[in-house]
Amino acid sequence: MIYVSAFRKRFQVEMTTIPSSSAPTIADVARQAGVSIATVSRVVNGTAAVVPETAERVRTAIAELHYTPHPAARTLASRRTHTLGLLLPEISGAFFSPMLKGIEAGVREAGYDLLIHSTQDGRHRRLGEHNTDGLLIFIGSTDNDELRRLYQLNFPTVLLHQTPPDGLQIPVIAVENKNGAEKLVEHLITEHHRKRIAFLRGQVGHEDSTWRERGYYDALAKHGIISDPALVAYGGFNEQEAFKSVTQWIKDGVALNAIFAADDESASGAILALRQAGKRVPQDVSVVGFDDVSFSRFLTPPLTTVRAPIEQVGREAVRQLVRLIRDGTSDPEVLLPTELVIRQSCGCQAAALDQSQEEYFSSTRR
Amino acid sequence: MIYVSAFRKRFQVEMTTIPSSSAPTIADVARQAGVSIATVSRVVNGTAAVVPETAERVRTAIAELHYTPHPAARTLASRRTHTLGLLLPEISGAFFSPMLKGIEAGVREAGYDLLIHSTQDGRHRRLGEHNTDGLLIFIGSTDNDELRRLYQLNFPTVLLHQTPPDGLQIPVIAVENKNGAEKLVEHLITEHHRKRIAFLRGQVGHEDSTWRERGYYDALAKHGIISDPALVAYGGFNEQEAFKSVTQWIKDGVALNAIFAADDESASGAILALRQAGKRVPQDVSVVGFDDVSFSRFLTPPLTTVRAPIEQVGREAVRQLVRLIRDGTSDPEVLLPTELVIRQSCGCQAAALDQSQEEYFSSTRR
DNA sequence: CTGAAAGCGCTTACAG
DNA sequence: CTGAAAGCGCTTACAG
Repeated sequence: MIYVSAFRKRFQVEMTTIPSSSAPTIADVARQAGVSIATVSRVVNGTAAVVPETAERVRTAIAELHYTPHPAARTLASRRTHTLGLLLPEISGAFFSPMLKGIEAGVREAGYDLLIHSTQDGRHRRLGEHNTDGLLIFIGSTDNDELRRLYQLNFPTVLLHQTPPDGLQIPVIAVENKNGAEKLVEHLITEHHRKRIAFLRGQVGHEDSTWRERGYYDALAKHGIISDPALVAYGGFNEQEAFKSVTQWIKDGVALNAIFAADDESASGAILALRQAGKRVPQDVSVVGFDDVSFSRFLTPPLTTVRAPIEQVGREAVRQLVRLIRDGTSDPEVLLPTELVIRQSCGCQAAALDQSQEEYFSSTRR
Repeated sequence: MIYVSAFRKRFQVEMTTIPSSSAPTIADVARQAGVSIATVSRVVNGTAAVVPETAERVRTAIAELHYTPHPAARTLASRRTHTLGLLLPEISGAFFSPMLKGIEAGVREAGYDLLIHSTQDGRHRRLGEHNTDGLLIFIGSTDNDELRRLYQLNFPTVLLHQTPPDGLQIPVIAVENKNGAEKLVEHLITEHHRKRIAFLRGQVGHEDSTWRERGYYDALAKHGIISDPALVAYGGFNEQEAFKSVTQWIKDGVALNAIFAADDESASGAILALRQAGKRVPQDVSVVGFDDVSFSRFLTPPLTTVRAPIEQVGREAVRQLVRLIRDGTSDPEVLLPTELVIRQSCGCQAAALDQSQEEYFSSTRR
């Protein structure tokens, strides 16, 4: 039910849609400039040389009539939509928000329009070769059959954070997960002498989670710590699942003195669960995450994590997609670097002002 | 510069774009079903009755050929794009993220596609009558001239958080700002006995800020507190500006024991500035915000604020726009209700677990 | 360098 | 209930 302030809902207007006087077409411009429509098309698109004076007349006519080419007509005639499609499982949230920002900016710079469809139903067909020139696909929004179909069609596609199914050479943009995770866990081991380090997984099959888990095992192995299956549970890349799993560990009396959550959302859930159970973070248990999402520096204590350049992933994905559309080439895989962000949830000391805040405000205080 | 892990950038493939075997058209379907293309069009669109057996033959042909109508051809012939456009000044961030989510969901349910353009240049023309059936416009992304042009064209448009310029009857969806602000400031006065309450404005001309400011004055007046111009400064709806203004107040020795920030972002900046200056929140100074954005419950202390149903604003805007497109009617103004969210930054006591967290996790713990 | 004309894939009066 | 045909507004060989 939608509530409407009674006192403001003063009146209800009928706004009848009168068919607007139709916009000028290429024929109108041609007539006004005294040339053929082919010539108008050529000066609009720069597809062939036109005598300067003629071109000037055309431009004047265009300006006078406020002519804008009709996209659908253009698309139908040229088979190009000038539109890029983005398919993702979820549109809001601290993770997708910056990615969307990077994508939108990249698309705009490249002169395309952006069509967005958010779905978890892999079998949808809302975005594809019929209405876009290329697709950006985030894990979880499209199934392998559709990916295969697009590939066989030779339709320009770029994957985000997801390796293509076997045999399909679709470029992928991701982030240095394993490396970052390894450094983070090593920090826990060498700086804070933690040995009972738990891991909170993301969704099954989510590659970011898989690689982060490998980094976790590698760091343990490197320091001679035997990994304990009891210390690995599901965090689901979300607060509530992480909360549940950590609460369960505590209830089961599992001994642990650190938790590496596969992302910052689950790290937040872990902190909440620990606090709820009367454990101190980081004194009793260190907690670290991954991504360095916007709220991470606000957590109590501020979260030690690994910064993933999410916005850049978006921009780079667009760059590769546009390359694929324009000249059919691309890098098969681009991994963007991650970086350790030490704050206090691992056990490190706070500066007078949290380091990231320091950084954040430095520009305004100089 | 884009960094690429050297060891992973194994090879660079040339993916040549071979023109894909063209998709089946309405003519292919007609041939296969032994009917005219007009009949195919009728069964696809349900625009006229077709004998059941014939319709069945057409449907079979469509299924066999995997036929999908070409959107551009449809648009050109029917003058309808089946696409809604969204214009906003900023695409990421805690505020726009849920709004986008609501809009995307609403658009999908209504069977439209969504074209997004983020810009602060009011004079852009990327989205309009040429490529959409209607526009959702957020304050700051489009100037009054363009609004006027769309209105004169009778082009379906809905405004978000912004009253139309004089004389233009464009529907607007917003939130109960004044009411919410008034209750919030009253809470500071009656529960926490604050009288030196400062206000941190948003951008000039931003109506959310203007209404919140009126609520602030009304609450003061109602309790016989004389408003002091020295207690009103610019917060810019962002952390950094708020940080600067609050720091300046402290430097100037302005006496205050509470700050009402016009949104949660600026509230966060205010808290940081106070802590930086050695003031305790809420013991020395209460801080409250507006919106109840995702990070607000994570602030230290958890932020007392007013919840604005941002996602619902998005859904409702789509609902009105679709109504406008379909039958030319709309409500001139829809105000969604806001609600006080008491946490600890005002001075109220914390429960064992913060109230909103309690709420948040209750479903998983029962 | 320029124009006449075909064609892109649909929808929609119009006639029957 | 169904089909033939015009038309939506462009692009792009083709000819000159």
